[in-house]
Amino acid sequence: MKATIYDVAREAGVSIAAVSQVINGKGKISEERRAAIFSVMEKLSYKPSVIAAALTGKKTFTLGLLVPDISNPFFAEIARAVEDQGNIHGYSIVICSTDNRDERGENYLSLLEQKRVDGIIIGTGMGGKEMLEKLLAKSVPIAAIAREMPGLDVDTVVIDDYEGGRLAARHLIELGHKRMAVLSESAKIPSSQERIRGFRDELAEAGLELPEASVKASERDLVKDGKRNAFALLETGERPTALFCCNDLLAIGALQAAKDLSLRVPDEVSIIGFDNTILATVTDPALTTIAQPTDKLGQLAVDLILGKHEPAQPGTLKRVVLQPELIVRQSTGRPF
Amino acid sequence: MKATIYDVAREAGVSIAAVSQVINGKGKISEERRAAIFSVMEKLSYKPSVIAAALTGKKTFTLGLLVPDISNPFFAEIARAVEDQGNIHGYSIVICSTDNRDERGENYLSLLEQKRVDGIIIGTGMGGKEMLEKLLAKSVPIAAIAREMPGLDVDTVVIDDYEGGRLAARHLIELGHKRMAVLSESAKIPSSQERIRGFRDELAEAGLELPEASVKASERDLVKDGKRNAFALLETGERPTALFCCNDLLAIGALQAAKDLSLRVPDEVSIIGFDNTILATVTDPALTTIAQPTDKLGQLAVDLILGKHEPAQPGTLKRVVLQPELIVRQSTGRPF
DNA sequence: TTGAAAGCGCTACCAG
DNA sequence: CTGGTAGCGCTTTCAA
Repeated sequence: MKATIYDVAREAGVSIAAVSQVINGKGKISEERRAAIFSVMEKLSYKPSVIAAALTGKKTFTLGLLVPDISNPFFAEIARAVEDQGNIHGYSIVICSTDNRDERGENYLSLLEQKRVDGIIIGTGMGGKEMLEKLLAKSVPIAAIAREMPGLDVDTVVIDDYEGGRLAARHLIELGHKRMAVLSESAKIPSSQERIRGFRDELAEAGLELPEASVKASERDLVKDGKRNAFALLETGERPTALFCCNDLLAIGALQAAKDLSLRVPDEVSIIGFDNTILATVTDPALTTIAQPTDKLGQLAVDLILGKHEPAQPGTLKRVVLQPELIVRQSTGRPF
Repeated sequence: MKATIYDVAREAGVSIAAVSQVINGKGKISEERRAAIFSVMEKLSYKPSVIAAALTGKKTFTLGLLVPDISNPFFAEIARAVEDQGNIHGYSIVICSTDNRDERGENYLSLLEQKRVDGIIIGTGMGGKEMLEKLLAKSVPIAAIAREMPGLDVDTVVIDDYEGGRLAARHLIELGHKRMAVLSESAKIPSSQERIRGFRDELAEAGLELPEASVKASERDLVKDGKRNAFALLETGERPTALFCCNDLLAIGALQAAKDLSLRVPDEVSIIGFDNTILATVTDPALTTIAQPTDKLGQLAVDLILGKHEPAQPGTLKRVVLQPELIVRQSTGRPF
């Protein structure tokens, strides 16, 4: 049904070796032969099998991408960036949503290994590192994106979360806020911790404090949990005048809580998010947020995996830290 | 570096055929041998190569998914559903964002063919059908999801767009609206046309009319174009009291336009979207919208491709139409 | 039950 | 330049 290299060879009256040469543009083939073979390939609409080529030691031209959930806009955007950059180099992307569950992650890793992907980009927490270490040992290229993989020797491209936290704090301080609180993701996530640390440090420099009780973590359904936590924070007598949310989903929850409490945003409470997903542009008021350059993140991750990054010094530049950016919209303002 | 079937065979003192039997649970192998082989596989942490297996005629356990843009929340949700259902059957999903560009679609199709995917799910418009027909001829299973592929003999799972349009109209009519307008996607998209047709028919039954001039199509950046078009519609003297938007992105544009014009939603203008993406829950006011059951769509598409659908009558039930559902939130209300 | 052997489609080495 | 050939890792007869 499908044409193989043999069909082409037969039809062109040459050996399969010749055809292979033509396909890969290697070896020496006379121009006429090459042209003849080309036209036969065309005629048979022959497409070399990536599978067969891969078996002989060549690449599979497939990359795996692990994220918590592809339906989360932030990761969808990352995926798009990874896809585009991969595509440039002829790679396809296999998506793997882990829901942050270790077993799902392990499963996918194992599957990807069996499929001999040329590299794996990880943007999700991985509980058990053994599997990863095994893969590394088998020299499957692995890169972390938008997530640190502490204790693992993998290429990494992240943003400066600490600085992101500081940016948020600085913006709020400049607006004149004194009493602030934080909505964070699961405390286990390193990037959340860093963001909070940055936020807190910046506050400290301004002589402000961020009590532990003012930091609330959400685990599962970020919008809903965020809303609940924001509610708790905003109900207190000495309510904060500004909320720093470790991602846009949480900020949306906060927005909803404020609304339920009939608190005007930003007049009565300022809210700042993180990630700058499409969601931030869609809320009302639109969210002030800290932007992650998703395109760049995706690009670099792919380049690192593909070893295209060509470090300035031929050392092992394995870590890229991008700078976050403050995007001011309408959800932040001067305190009441 | 990586264990092969030969390693296992040698280590276990059996032939590779025996190992293969064990892997596939076929043939007759004595219990002890089987157990022995299993333990060796374990010890060597041996994983059969999907690539090699595929070459011998077995499946690749990979499915391609074509969508306009994975970073569009609606398609991200579809992707997640497809991924989950595929996963259940051991399949991985390769994402392909076409941006609705025919050449990109063709490219991906060609790539997927070379990779011998076991099926392709298409959720995007495809200009040139030749490539698809070729694939079909080569008996690559293809299914359309959330999109009709007119003139092509492919399995299809869609929602009843016409009914979706009627639902929207009925809701608005029941609220008492008389003068309505529509924001649609590119007129070339069949599902948009159907939605409008349904909307218009329902209006007609209520003795209401929808003039052509009240239907505005947006092509590229849906939020922005939608905003612009909504602006134009709402500025007119006899402005409509309700806007039916063919997807949530457009509805968001409409919301923004209303805001810019200082029109209160839903008091002064009602807005209804389509798709029920996460975006609809996040706007303020939250969007009344027509829900597509993305989970079911994804599930069914995968099942169709995998031939797991087992039709009631062993005929060729190749077309599944799901029902849309009206989700009432806060963006619709009685006219002023 | 078990294993030898013939491919699957393609690459790469090597002799002509 | 060109083609024969030995694999790549696995499945599947077919004999033994």
